[in-house]
Amino acid sequence: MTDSVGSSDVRKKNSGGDHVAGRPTMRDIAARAGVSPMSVSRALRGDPGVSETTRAQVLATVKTYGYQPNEFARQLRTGGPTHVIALVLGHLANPFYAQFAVGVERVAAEHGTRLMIMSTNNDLGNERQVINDLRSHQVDGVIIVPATPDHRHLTELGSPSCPVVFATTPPNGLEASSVIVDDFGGMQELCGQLLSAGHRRIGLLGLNRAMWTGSERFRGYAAAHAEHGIRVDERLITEHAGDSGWAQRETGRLLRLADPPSAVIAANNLMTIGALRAIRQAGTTTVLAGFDDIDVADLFQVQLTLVTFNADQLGARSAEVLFEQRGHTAVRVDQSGDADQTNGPQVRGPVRDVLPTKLVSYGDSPAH
Amino acid sequence: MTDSVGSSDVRKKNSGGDHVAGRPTMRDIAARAGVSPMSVSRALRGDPGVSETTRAQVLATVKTYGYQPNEFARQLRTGGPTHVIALVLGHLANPFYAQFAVGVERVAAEHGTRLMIMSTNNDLGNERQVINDLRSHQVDGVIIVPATPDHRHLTELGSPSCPVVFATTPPNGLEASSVIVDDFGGMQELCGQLLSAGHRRIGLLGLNRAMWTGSERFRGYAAAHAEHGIRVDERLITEHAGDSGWAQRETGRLLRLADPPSAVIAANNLMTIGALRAIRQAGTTTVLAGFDDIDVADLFQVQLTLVTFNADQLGARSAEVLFEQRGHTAVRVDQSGDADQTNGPQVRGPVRDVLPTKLVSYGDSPAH
DNA sequence: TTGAAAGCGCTAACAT
DNA sequence: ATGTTAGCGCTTTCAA
Repeated sequence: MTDSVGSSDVRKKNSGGDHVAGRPTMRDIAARAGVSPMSVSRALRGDPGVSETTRAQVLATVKTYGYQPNEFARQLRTGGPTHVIALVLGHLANPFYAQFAVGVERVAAEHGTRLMIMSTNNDLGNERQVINDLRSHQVDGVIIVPATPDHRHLTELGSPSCPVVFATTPPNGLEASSVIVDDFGGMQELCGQLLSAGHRRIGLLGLNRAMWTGSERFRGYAAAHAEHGIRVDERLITEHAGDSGWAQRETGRLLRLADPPSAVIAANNLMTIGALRAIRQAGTTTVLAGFDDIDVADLFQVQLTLVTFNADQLGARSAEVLFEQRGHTAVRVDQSGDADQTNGPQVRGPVRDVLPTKLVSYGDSPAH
Repeated sequence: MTDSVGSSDVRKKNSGGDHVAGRPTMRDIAARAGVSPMSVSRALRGDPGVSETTRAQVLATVKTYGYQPNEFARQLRTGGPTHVIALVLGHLANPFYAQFAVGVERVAAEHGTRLMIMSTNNDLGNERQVINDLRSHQVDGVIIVPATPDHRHLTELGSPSCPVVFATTPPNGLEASSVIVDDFGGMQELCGQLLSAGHRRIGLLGLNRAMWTGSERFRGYAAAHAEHGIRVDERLITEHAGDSGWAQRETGRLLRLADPPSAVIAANNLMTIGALRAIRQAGTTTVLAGFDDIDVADLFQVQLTLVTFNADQLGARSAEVLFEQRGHTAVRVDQSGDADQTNGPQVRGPVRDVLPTKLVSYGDSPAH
């Protein structure tokens, strides 16, 4: 007499109970507690329509068998949220993304929501596939750090029941909220500081300019030069996807120029690392600066100025915006049944947040 | 004449179509394609029982409306997998965990499965809650990096339909597969190298010894001392959760002892960072060594030996083991209907993999 | 080759 | 306060 729950020996259509025990269902609990499934449902959801006696009885049974309601069956019936959101990003191994994800997850948890993380390895094909997959999984929303400037495949998201928030890059060709960083201002300030310190030839290890961050950070570099009335030598400017190996090679090349730069700016954290390796290898006194914080930069024992911003906060804010969107665009149809275009819930346009950056200097002294 | 799909104006019980468009359902597609939902279902799953004509017609309609089947409705009906697994870990911001997660996600993707990441912040209470949540979300399996040695709350997982794999720490008090690192051997080798180099007083910034990794790494430290016939000075041994701030303070304290250690071993990556800061601050020539790789260690400009292992591979292997478990413990009842205990699929015991470690020396020279 | 019926686990709407 | 019925989106089974 195995008294295990989950075998649903409670009159089930398919033959009598020789299958392996799956998870217990609400009916199992109901049978064990001697009540109807509805009472179990009500008790679990805190519905007032159950007597204290019944509720206690049900909860005890639930505890005994370690029953957990099937969130998706519930969602299917109610049309409510699944309490899962998705985060689509390039590569979790980059400390910036990891920190970003931490912020997202914390806010999600505050909203009783879990996080599905999907890496694209910055490949558009992967991103497309991931997006499709996402929709099958009924997520409540998506936070995306786009891999490319092509966002056409993202138009299928963004329904009121599944809003999208763009992080680090604004949407291109569609309406959606975004939380980005002051890429332009940060780079302008950094580059301006180097120019003020007397540097006249500043190498730029840039990100692909087809991408928002790449183009903005380049604009900042160019604007600073313009302010100082200095013409940019195109040969000092390079662009790439942004990995450290490439940055190291490219920096090496710059340093071997007949007229090498006296300073180099790397447009992201990984490239800063690569550039530092190259400079060490070359043994030059080239001044290094970069975009993105590096939390062990103080240990590099080198003069290094970084444009920093709070990646955790960027993630947290993105998640907050996502939940705000869900809240405000909630489907609501008034009694009369006609689609009111005037007095409905405030149609809030997409949010477009910009986080400030801060220059931080590590090492012997600030770069001036 | 809005010809939008998703409003299910296809004879639906609740009044005729004034609700906002949700996602299109299979019935919507069926209606648009002029076939029954079953034909859509068959066409989408590649079931042979549909004519080419019908299939083409259906797939075209599906494409037109960007329809994606509801994975969870499917799962509910078939009892099949949800194609989502969960990864429960301490804190994604630690590069080790991030790299680990990357490995897990890659293998999961190879199995058409997505990853839900849940951070516990190394808190048992959080871990418990996360585990419960997990079960509601019908994940196909769980990879867990336990926050504490208390695994009692994990017994509810581990059914054949939702196996668990323990990573970095073997299960305590339950049967489950695990993929861990040779903590003992790695630390023994590292410590032995320092002892061979002549160090007689080696500080240990240890992890909490109640935890597997903490205790194993300590054992390695002790074993190396025993091998060299050197008695350990207990005052050089400390233990903690393993953050860099604490390690920095504690290292500072060790260095200020009347008889300070000539070398310090940090039991994880974050503590290595903290210890280095303290040594730099103190200006001593204390030799530093640590457990876990640090990918920018070459930039620290210090003699540093690390016990390394491939975190990505650790994650990948954990995921592989998870999928193996699912495969082999798949519910299978033969035609005759009797539970065969002898000729069924091989009842594979839990896997218990141990990944090797490798000593890597950064900086001027190896520590000997 | 196609469709109709039933039901996965759950809950809204209606009984009682 | 409790139970019954029906159906969320899908697929298995069975009938045509």
